Amino acid sequence: MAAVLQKKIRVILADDHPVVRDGLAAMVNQQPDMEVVAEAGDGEEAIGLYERHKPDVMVLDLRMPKLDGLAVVQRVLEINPKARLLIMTTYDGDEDIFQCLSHGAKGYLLKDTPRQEILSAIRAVSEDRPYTSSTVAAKALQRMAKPSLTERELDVLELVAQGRSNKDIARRLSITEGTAKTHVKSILTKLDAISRTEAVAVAHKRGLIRL
Amino acid sequence: MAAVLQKKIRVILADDHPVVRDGLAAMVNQQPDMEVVAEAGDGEEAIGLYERHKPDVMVLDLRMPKLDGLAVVQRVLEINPKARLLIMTTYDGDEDIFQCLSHGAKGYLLKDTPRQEILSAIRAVSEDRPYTSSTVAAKALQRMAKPSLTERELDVLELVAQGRSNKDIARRLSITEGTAKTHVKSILTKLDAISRTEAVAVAHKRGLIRL
DNA sequence: AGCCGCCTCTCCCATCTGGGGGATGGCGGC
DNA sequence: GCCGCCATCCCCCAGATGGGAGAGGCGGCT
Repeated sequence: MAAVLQKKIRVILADDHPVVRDGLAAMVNQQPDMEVVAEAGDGEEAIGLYERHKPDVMVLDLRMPKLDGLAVVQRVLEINPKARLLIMTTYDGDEDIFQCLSHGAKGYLLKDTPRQEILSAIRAVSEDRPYTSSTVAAKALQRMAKPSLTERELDVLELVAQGRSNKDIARRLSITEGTAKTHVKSILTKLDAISRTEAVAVAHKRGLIRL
Repeated sequence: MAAVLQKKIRVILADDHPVVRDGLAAMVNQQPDMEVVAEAGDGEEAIGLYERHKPDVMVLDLRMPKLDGLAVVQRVLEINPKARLLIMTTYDGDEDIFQCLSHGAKGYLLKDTPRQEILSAIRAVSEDRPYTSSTVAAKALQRMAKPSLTERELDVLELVAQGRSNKDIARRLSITEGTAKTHVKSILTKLDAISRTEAVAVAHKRGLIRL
């Protein structure tokens, strides 16, 4: 019990739900070895607070107003490549997980994770050790075996998901209907779907698109 | 400051995210006029705890394991038609809102609601006064103007959302492909969509289907 | 009993969609 | 430079989809 002299782990929380921030803050501040130094309600705020406080760990929600969690990961790591970022979200699509981890987030947690595990994750990340549950890690690995969509295909996919016809998609992207069809066909192949509606279902499950 | 003698508002929290429960519990227990008497992590537990504790207010998440929030609303109100239930969720589709309120929930909150408003809502509901933000109320009203889907149409819609073909849907529901098409057509009409994929997009936005 | 909504099935037909090819120019990496 | 990936465009064609209209049976509500 001697060394409370040790520096506490300084944590920033970024989540657009006040309730979640409160819950996390309460949990963290109850621990003798960590403390919350700031809270952000959106992505821009998170970046600003990161620069101001240079915390040991920042816990990030994926879906936030203004700038989403992935964008925050990218920006913060540009500023400080050693930043320790822990994603905490409800979304378990393999694309989200893969993107965050491959862009340098140190951990990825789901919001239904038990208290103790959340705290363990924060401690692990603060020591620069990656933290990922086996389920989440498995998804990231799954994702690696799957073909990626190109930028253009993602543009098309988004419109497909809105229920647009090929003709409509072509008009909006200023390309031929034939070209739109080509993109759609390649999306179907990559997502291993038979119809556009199935493609949307698959894409949604994987976290390729946000509705 | 005299009367702390007044009975506190007894609250049960039901949410499958430990973090959210913690956050709410912390908020509620800090108030002099309310206290958390139990917490549930899924729908079944929520019903059991309701019967055991008969709280003044139960705060319910919509999407929970085993039994979702709407089902809990229905069961609890069968047990005690005067139960005071407050929905607290991230889903703002008009169907969810409409269903919960029309089944007798006293309030509907979104998780990004500020602390103070959450507490006001709990107080309002505890006094049997309905609580609904104007945005949420507006959606419930919007929904009333829209045609409802029949049971069968919802069955079909779910399969459509999974990307099934008419033929496949027919097989799974043991009906003719023609009948499946008829249902799909009527879904398209009711949802004001041109294609099945658009229908899925609309249905998802409205909260008619869960992916 | 009579009416109405729902589920079921049927037929027709224009259009969209998806699968199979193939071809071009551009752009970046090796 | 050459290669590979990407975006763009093109062809053909079978099958799925969506729009329109009708009709019988069944259960609930009046």
